[in-house]
Amino acid sequence: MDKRWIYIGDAAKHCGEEVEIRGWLYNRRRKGKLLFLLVRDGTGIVQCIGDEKSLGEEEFSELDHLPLESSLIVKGVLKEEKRAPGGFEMNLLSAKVIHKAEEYPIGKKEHGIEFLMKHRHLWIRSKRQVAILRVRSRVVRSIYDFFFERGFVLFDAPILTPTSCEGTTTLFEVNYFDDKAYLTQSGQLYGEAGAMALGKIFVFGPTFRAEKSKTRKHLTEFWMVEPEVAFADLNDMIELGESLISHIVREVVSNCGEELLTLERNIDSLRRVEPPFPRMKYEEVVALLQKKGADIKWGDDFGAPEESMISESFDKPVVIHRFPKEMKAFYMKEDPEDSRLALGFDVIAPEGYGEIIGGGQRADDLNYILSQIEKHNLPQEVFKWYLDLRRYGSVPHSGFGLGLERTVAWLCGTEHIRETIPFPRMLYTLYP
RNA sequence: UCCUCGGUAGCUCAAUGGUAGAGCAAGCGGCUGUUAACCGCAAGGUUGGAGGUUCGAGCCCUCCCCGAGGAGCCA
Repeated sequence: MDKRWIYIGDAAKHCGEEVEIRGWLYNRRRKGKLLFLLVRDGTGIVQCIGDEKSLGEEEFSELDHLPLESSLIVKGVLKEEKRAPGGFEMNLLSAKVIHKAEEYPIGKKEHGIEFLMKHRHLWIRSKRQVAILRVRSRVVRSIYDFFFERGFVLFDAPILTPTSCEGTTTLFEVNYFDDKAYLTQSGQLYGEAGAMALGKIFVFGPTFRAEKSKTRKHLTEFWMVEPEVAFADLNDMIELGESLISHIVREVVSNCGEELLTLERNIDSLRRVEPPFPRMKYEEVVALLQKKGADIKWGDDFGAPEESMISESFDKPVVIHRFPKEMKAFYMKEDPEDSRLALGFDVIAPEGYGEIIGGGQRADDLNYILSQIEKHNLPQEVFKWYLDLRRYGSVPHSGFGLGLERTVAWLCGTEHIRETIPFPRMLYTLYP
């Protein structure tokens, strides 16, 4: 594209030049015969100054009454200006209104969350939401970079599936011609087939869970990246998970400085995130929690308060591994050194943002899996294709899933996960 | 699904059982360096819905609807 107009994000490169900017009116103020327009274009906000003399009485008056979020094309000379928000300012030569907006519902003062969620399609224009969505985009990019640089192959798992992956969680059911289908709640089983075909793969896409969860950490539609590696063991996966998280954090810290500033995110705590992370066996965590006074015993899962207690004890993400078998899915490999345990691991994010990774080594023995399917009361027929993977060249293999939105929530320091995806889907929230 | 809190002007919130009010936005006017600008004027209401108690209900009672926070489950 030619340079018919510039983006505010590139303002520094065009200081002193006469340029054109295309965007929307973010805010305006008037001081007598001086007009201050804040124009945003998605890459930033620039203050434009017009006076009645150079704009003419008619244009000045039109701009003075222009509703917020009207679209416009402004032309003028860019200069550095300490008094202007963003550090740059444009002396207006002309301002052409493309569309005069109706009265904009989102005002400059605070709004309640119900109102904002109903106007999510407009809310995403505000400064803070733009920053979060830019961080999300950078996190996604850093995930692709990480796996492609390491020779992984992107392997797309289906979204419509004949059945559940784990059987326990609630599924969204959809009509599939004369049959029923379900929205995927994990690409993992398909990822395992991919790893047997391509060696090391990653699945990256949306997943769906019809859980009636109503917390700041849950969405019914969320994105997950799930690597799966043939011949890798639990330890390899923990190391891969540590590297992935560290890579994401480094990329965000070095490329999203402006956004993190807007979000008032403390960057020092993010800079500390380098491998190795603290690692604890499940039983060690139970002992730690008991010492801290939690009412928990071997065999219990960690609830939200326990998770917070764990993350408060460290200033990095924490790896917890070797959980009781009963707590984990049927496809987990048993610990050869302790048959009560499964070779699974979780990574708990710092500052109470919860579990961001869950994974482990997969069971590779056909008879063991068959016994686990029976134990978990799952229908064997639907796993027929999956069991084939243990019939034709079964190998040790491992993988994990990293939740995108929880990771973004942690990096941005957001109060609630609903702000980390453009249009969140939650219990009772399907609009807009 | 359970527990707790809430629903009053377009928005954010006030209002001992006794005349429904403020700030912001929108409208009009003033101001040549504003920073969620400021100042002035005027306007804005079926108090979520249905029923009940009372001389009198935004407020008390019953049911319903909607939302938020938390729990369990999970990424």
